[in-house]
Amino acid sequence: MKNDLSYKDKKVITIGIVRELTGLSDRQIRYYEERKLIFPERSLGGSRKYSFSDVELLMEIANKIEDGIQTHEIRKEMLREQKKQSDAEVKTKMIQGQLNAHFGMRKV
Amino acid sequence: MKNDLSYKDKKVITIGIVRELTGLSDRQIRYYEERKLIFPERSLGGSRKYSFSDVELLMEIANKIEDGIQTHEIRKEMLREQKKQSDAEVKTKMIQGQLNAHFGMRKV
DNA sequence: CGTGTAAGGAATTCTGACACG
DNA sequence: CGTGTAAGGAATTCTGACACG
Repeated sequence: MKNDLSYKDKKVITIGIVRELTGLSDRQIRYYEERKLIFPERSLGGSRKYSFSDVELLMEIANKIEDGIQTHEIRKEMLREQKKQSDAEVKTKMIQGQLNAHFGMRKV
Repeated sequence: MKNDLSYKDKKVITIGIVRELTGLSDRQIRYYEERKLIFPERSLGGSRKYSFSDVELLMEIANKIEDGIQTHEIRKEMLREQKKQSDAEVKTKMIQGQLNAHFGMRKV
């Protein structure tokens, strides 16, 4: 069930390419990182590396900012999303556990 | 039916990352290009850009070279592959055309 | 608050060539 | 043939700061 992160989530794109792909400036891209909206990895030399998912997220962020939403708000939205996700996973596991308790170790 | 090239085929990876991903040296990667086994795109500044498909192909090439196959041979193999592909497509289209001739413009 | 910019330095990439074998 | 390497230059990226508003 655990899908090994595929192409979409691999951090392999340098900031110059992200600039081309999104149309954003480096300044903007780095600023959104400073505001904790995006989390690139780093190469040994210190260059930022992004995934395709990051690229898509950046475009969503840019849209929201154009709509006048502040980075602080966007961050709160994203945290709420993550909490929802996490809660859902917990719930899934609980149900899974109850099923196991009732029906034993069979795969459900 | 024509799938817009997805993440896997987008040329967005610089040679340094390809080096990390494949374990090959830049010299090797550039040499395989010189031998027409791989075809990166270029950024405006002239830097090479590869896709995930390219990365996989590079690893296949590296394996064959380890097995003692020469780049020239590998190239011929690849061309044969492509011809097969192309022939299959032509055949598909011919059959498609015959079906259309018999059954009219309905989508098959 | 979000973004542009000039500044200086460090890491990255490029090409053409020589070397070995 | 396939690959390593030193060479010199150009493009890329990084950080911290000042500016505007």
